[in-house]
Amino acid sequence: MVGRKNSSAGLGCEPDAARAGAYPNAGRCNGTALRKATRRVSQLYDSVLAPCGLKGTQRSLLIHIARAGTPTMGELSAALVLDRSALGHNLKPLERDGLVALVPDEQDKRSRRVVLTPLGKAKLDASMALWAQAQARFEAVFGPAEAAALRASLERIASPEFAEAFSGRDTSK
Amino acid sequence: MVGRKNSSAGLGCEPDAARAGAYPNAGRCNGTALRKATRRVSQLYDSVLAPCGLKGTQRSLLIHIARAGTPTMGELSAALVLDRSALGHNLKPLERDGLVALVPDEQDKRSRRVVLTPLGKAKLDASMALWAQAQARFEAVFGPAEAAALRASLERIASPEFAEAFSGRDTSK
DNA sequence: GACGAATACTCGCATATGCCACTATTTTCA
DNA sequence: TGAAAATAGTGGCATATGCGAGTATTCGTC
Repeated sequence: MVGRKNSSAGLGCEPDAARAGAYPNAGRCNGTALRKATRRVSQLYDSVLAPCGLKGTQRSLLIHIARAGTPTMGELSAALVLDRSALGHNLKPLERDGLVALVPDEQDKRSRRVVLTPLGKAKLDASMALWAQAQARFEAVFGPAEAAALRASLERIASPEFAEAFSGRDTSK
Repeated sequence: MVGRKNSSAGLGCEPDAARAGAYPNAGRCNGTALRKATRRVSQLYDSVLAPCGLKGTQRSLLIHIARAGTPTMGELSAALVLDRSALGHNLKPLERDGLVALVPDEQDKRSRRVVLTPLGKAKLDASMALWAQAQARFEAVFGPAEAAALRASLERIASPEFAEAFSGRDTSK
């Protein structure tokens, strides 16, 4: 806790050591550690990306679409580890701004496919140098080998295999 | 991309290899890797925590408050790497539900301090076993040594020092 | 061929997050 | 001592995310 000034001053009833001792594992939460680091990196990358008008999250969507061709929403949500209705929500401003279009799948009337528009592609191309700058700064501070190792860990955690193992499901289906 | 069926079929104009080749670094984005892993872990932990009625993000807030005594909102936002107005928003449902209270700082009329209520403490205590279960599952799948190493990396990335180094600011102030 | 199960999405509701303008207060400086 | 700068928070607006109910469609089984 930065700049401790507080807190035994008539409010918290217990001394600091007793409170800290009551929650010994508080600093060990993997979910909390991931969220904090993600907020930090999102804030830093977004400040570098700001001139191109895309947030990191939006750029990530566009890149996945660009690489996949015309993925279905289901494919895209699985690839991004996003709830499908969350993906639907996240695509709306991009569709409104003309960066993507949603078209019905030819074979399956339930499905929609996501298409990057020429404007979306131009916007994505315009973001490349800024993204590369953010990425270079990260790797300069953190180390390129360490950054690659981190991404390997994160990819493993994000994988469907990890989710199945965590939930104790039989993975041999 | 799971289950590739798509996408050269009259929609995407370019062959797969050309598109993938156009964005060679797409899979290397540190921000994207962090967000994907964080979504996965949040989803998994939240499903374990669901019975206690707290989400992982709310539990994280309560734990920080519990450990700190009665931190100011500024202290809490810095500790959690959260924008201060975001923290304000995130505290509202917790205040509404009676888990925390906000009280004016005695010395600084601008500041408010966050207090865990007895109900909040009870809720937090009730979440302990579920959290420990989620945490044990993560470490069983990922490995305890690997999990500790990951948290160390994430803590470094979340640190103010990392942010200063990334932004190229002089850290010797 | 019909029906039930499964799938793909949308919508509504809610939380999570961040930026900016604003107000109130404190701190710093001349 | 007063004014300007800095700080602490709020409110509004927006994006980011997830759950559950609902509709439409497809698939599998009998």
